[in-house]
Amino acid sequence: MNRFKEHISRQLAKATSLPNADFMNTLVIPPKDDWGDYGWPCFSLAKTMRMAPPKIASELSQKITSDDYIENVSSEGPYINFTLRKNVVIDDVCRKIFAEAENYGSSDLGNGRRVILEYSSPNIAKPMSIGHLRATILGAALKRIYEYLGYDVVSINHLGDWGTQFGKLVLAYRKWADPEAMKIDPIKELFRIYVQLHEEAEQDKTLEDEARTIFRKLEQGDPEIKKIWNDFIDLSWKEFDRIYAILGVKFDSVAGESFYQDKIDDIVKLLEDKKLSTESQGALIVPLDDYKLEPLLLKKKDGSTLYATRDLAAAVYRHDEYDFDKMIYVVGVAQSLHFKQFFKVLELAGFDWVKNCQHVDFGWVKLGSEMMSTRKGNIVFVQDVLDSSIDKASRIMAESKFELENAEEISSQVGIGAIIFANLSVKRQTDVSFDWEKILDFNGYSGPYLQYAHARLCSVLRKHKGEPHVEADYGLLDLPEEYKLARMLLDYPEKVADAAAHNEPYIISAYLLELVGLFSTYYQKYKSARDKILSDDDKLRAAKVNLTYCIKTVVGSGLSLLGLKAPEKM
RNA sequence: GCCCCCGUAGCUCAGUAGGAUAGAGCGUCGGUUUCCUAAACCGCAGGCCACAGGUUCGAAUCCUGUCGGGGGUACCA
Repeated sequence: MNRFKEHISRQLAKATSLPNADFMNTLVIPPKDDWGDYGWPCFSLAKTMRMAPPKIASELSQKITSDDYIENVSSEGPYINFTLRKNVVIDDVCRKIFAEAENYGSSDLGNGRRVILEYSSPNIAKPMSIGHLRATILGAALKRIYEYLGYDVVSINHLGDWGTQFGKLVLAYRKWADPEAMKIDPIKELFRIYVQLHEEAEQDKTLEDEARTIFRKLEQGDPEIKKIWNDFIDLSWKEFDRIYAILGVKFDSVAGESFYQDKIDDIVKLLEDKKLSTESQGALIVPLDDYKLEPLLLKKKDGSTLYATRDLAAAVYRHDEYDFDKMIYVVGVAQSLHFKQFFKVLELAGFDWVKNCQHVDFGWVKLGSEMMSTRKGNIVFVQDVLDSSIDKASRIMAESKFELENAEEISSQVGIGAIIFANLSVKRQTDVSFDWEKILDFNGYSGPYLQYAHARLCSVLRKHKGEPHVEADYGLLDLPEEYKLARMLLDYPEKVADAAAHNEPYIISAYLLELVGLFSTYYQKYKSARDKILSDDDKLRAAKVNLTYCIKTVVGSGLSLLGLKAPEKM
């Protein structure tokens, strides 16, 4: 992937006479820049060579000579360090980026293999929570990353549109819904009565039974209940459509839980035939004691289904329908046990493709130190978050010295960018506290920081006038930051692949922050007529402009993978 | 009770298929705009990587235990 690393690995293989050893993945980055670009620790050879690591490093460094790529080989204690020819690296990476432009970093790694990505999956008749927002942003980023790597991605929104919660909602709706409030803001009114139901159910346990009865009737097709349910779905879509449009998220399929209703019997029967299910306390379960797991519940004692049943039916259906190579569920960490149980049952049922299914979990979004809970009513509304952020961006923009004709569009891009980036800048398993001040802080390492740097890159290129052309004397670029920037650009394809391998878009986020931070330093450090990017030396200027163009290209590519717009002015 | 995750700077987080001196941002303090966008940049300060053992050439990273926090654990999703 990185021809310089490949080259060094080959040299090491030759020098050690170990053609099959994996040097590629054991190369490290020396802690000091002037020690070299890559280093290799020699400890692993100490036993077989019966020699002290520093001695090995020293001998190997003399065996490997400089060549077209390698400028110098040295040893530093037990490490053998390689310094690359700087002009070759810069020349190489710039030409590659010019050739591939906005496709730099993409590949055919996936080779058309099909990946199913399930994400977002909000609940009908409830306001979309920040947790669902995180799932949506994360899933959408993964979809773009996998596609960039040549996978055939099918994104599925597994809508929470079925289950006992609808019994509760219909019950609460009949009891307390205010028709006026339902006209003004139906989702908030439904949310209000849903919370009320949970509060009253604490005192009055019969409410839960009533709710279960209503859901059972819904499952049996009661027309009146079904109509209310359908109305709820329509109301919800008005909100979802708006949010998805703002975020630029689309799905290939929106088969919700209810979609699998007529496919449940088959899977239940299959599990019965395979003698996997059994009756217990009136419910139908699959015992998993042998695997140290809690049993998976297929049916409640009243015969109605549970989400695990629907997940089983969904998985089988999707395999038949899409013949996937891999299926990824982007769902919160709270459901880890559920996925373990449900994957285990698929395995026991003989579906060996379950080994290609993966729960890609993510941490909680907490409100202060509290868990957000729709039932308890302590949640933050996605719409409010997006609106506040856009508003903040437009206030900052109003103070800008730039007069932008499309200021509204840009503040929207920046405000939304801040929210998206806040969700993608930490490892997905990390819990995050929702903090208004932080999420609306556009200073420091944030989405707007990246977008701002991109705008500045564009601004320089605009002032240069004339299109950058690949031919330039890159050897003229002799500032240390210029070489470091080129080195970082070289790493981009590897970072994209890593992000997919770990299902961690933050790998790209962290990379972009580092790249852009380095550029900002470079940009502000060199201001003299000769050293600045738009240098008064034409030849030097051509090379600097080209490097700038390459950085802009990579930043633009990374931002679009994450789902942020990259405005050219802001 | 059992299972899973987490504990790194005042705060929020990186660094964990073991590698050379543990890094950012925010916050504090102090600098930088007749100069390619100051939503920026530079500098100062800030650490017993929860604690105790172990594994080995080497541990923030792997193992065991303790303490602390969170989540899950049969008719919610």
